[in-house]
Amino acid sequence: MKKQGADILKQSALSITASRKDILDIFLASSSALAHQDIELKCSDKFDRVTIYRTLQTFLDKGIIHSIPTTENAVKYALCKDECIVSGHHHDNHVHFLCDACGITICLEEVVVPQVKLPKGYSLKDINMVVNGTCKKCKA
Amino acid sequence: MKKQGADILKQSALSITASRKDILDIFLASSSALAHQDIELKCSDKFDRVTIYRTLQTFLDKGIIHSIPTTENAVKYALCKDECIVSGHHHDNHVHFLCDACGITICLEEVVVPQVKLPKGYSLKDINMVVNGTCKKCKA
DNA sequence: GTAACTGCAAAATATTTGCATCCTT
DNA sequence: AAGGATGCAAATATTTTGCAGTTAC
Repeated sequence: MKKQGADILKQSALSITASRKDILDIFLASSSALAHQDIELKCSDKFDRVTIYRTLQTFLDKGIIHSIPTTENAVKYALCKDECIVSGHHHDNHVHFLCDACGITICLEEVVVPQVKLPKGYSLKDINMVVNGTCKKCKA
Repeated sequence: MKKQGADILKQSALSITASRKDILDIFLASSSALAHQDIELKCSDKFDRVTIYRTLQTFLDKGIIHSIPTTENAVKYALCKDECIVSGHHHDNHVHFLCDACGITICLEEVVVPQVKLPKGYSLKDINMVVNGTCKKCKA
């Protein structure tokens, strides 16, 4: 059986409410990362804008979703994989892809972020890699 | 002699105005990347907020600065190196570092972004790599 | 002198907060 | 029943746009 929003909420010990379920289901049904506004549109005014803000923040706090900073000043969100929520600390080690043509942002789960060596004195905690280019569909 | 804001403006064929000079000089004097708000504060109300928006946009268009998306929803800007402005297309190939402790964002010019192999069908144009951790100064 | 740049006002948009009410457990 | 979540209103912050006056060349 397919994973449902409700399952994720149980796992994270969050109370199960309509908005949380719906928003998670939207993420589960989407193959790409979503901006706040995308979610708002997909909810078709079912929930208050403020509720969406708070819900996304809750999901971030619980490690259910991660944020992907894009150059265009728009942060997008995507579901984390299960392994990602280990010990309350994120383990997103995949590359994100941002299509310049259609604007879609997707997680390339199969592409692992390469390690880098930092100059002396810097400690590394997390690496974020966003690749720009043209996606499969937009390729001429 | 040290490079001045005015020199950069000449190079980019932009007219030399007080706000552009001052903002460039702020970048030249700063060792870290700056958010819109940082610049506003450093200008100490000398220029209108709107002018700063427009000036930053102009610099982005001309390839004088590049934007660095950070996870905290705040885009920061930093000067590009000369080699970066080749043929109107950016060539930022260095890693950016974001300190979790003090929030500073800096360009690690000496750390080159490693290449990655994308899945079939994706074309690569640009890679953006932001590393989180603790910077030299904040290291306990 | 002319085109481009700036400041001001205002609109449009985005985000946060407080509080009363409703829902989940 | 109690604590948490939601919706609404409103405060705050951010970004964009239009226009008239000013400045750079």
